[in-house]
Amino acid sequence: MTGSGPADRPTRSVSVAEQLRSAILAGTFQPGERLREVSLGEQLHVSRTPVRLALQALAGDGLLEYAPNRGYSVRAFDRVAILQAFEVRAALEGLAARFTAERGLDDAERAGLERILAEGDALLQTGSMPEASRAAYTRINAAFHEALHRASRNRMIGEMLRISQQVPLSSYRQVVAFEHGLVRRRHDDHHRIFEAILLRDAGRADSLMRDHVGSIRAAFLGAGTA
Amino acid sequence: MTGSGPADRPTRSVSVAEQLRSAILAGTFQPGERLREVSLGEQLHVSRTPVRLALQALAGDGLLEYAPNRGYSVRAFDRVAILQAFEVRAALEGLAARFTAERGLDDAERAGLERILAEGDALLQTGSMPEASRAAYTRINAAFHEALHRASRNRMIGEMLRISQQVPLSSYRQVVAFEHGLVRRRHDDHHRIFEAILLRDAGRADSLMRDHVGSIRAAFLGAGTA
DNA sequence: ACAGGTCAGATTGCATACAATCCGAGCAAC
DNA sequence: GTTGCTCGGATTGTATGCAATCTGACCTGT
Repeated sequence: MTGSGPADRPTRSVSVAEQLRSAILAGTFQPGERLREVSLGEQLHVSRTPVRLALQALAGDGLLEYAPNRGYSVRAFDRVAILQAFEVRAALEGLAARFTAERGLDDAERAGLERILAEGDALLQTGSMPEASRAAYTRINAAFHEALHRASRNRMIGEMLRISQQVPLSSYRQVVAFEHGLVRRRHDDHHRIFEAILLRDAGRADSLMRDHVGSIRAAFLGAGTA
Repeated sequence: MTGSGPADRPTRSVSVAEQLRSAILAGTFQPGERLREVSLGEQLHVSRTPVRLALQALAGDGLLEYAPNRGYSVRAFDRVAILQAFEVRAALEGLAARFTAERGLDDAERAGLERILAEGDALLQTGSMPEASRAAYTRINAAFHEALHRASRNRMIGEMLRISQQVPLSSYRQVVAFEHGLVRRRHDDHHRIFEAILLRDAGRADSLMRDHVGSIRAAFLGAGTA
């Protein structure tokens, strides 16, 4: 939808925004750290103009704070804010699952989800979760959720879920995600959610999805106290 | 919260963004209409630079579409998108009411909400709804909902609700809102929601709020078919 | 020592010039 | 008539210079 023609090469502003977004989510900057336009521009070899636009975009996504004449600084996400983001995400993902179940999947959506689930099955077949497979499962997990967001055919939900994931807990999440049999448990959740959607059981799809996200939240909570 | 010191006079970019936002929500532009930077700059007596930042900000709020090298255009909200926005809003407002009920109100929050409800009572006491009172009730209504969003103490919900209301249905909504006894009905909803929160009945607060928003959606739906 | 004022460097805000890209009119070839 | 090309105005993307504002160090007077 968004990226279509071969000609729309990303502009410098967009490219800078993506690089900064990754850096922020990866924890490259201190929470509250001020981002100076000239310094960023020098590092990325562009002028202040695209940097400014990128900063504005990231502030719109809630990753940065802005104060007039004082510039942009990295937003500090405390434990409470992260837990709140999980709560919101659970509600919205549940809603997306509900809408998808109510409407039903077309052939392409169904095939896409089945393929993603099969990839996960294959990855988990060995019974172990080597370091190398973590990135692969992270990708599969994201693909499953994003496919569902699209299948809900509700653009606003998609936008809001995108924002709810702009929270720098990725490092935490990954630590949590791969312990014990949690990955298998989460993958089973995906299967059950998919089945509920196939059966057009909207209430169950919603409930399963909320519980799914809730269990990730719980894992985060447990890991944080350790 | 945001505006604190007397010195942070709004910058041109922010001011332009606010003016454009109002104009878009008021329906000044055609859906899909392209917004050209120079033309807007001339109308508002600023250069392209602040206009560009404003456009970027509005695109982040979902009011505009952006394509590289092709600029910004007013996003077209069809009937379906507006109904979807109501559905998402209902879920989020319900969640905000739930969290508020779970946590409970402090004295200031309680007093603020009571004052807002009393203002609504006074306005509705006459039994009629003259044209002049419409703006006043619109303000009171917004104040009630925003106070609840703040009271939920969940920043992400607040941000998302802000976005969910950046949908140009205001004209529709107002037409719908003031017919018959609908305003009184909605004000009664507010009282019930407030009571449920005072009683710390989270499930009821959630359910009432979702139904409240749902009834506004239904009114919009009915008005649109006429 | 301390309060307050002043000034200079640093940083953001804005305007403008130039480069890159888009897009449609007009034309040429078939 | 249609297809494809070229070209030029229009529009966006980027860089840069200057103005406005902030920030902190320093100084001065009490």
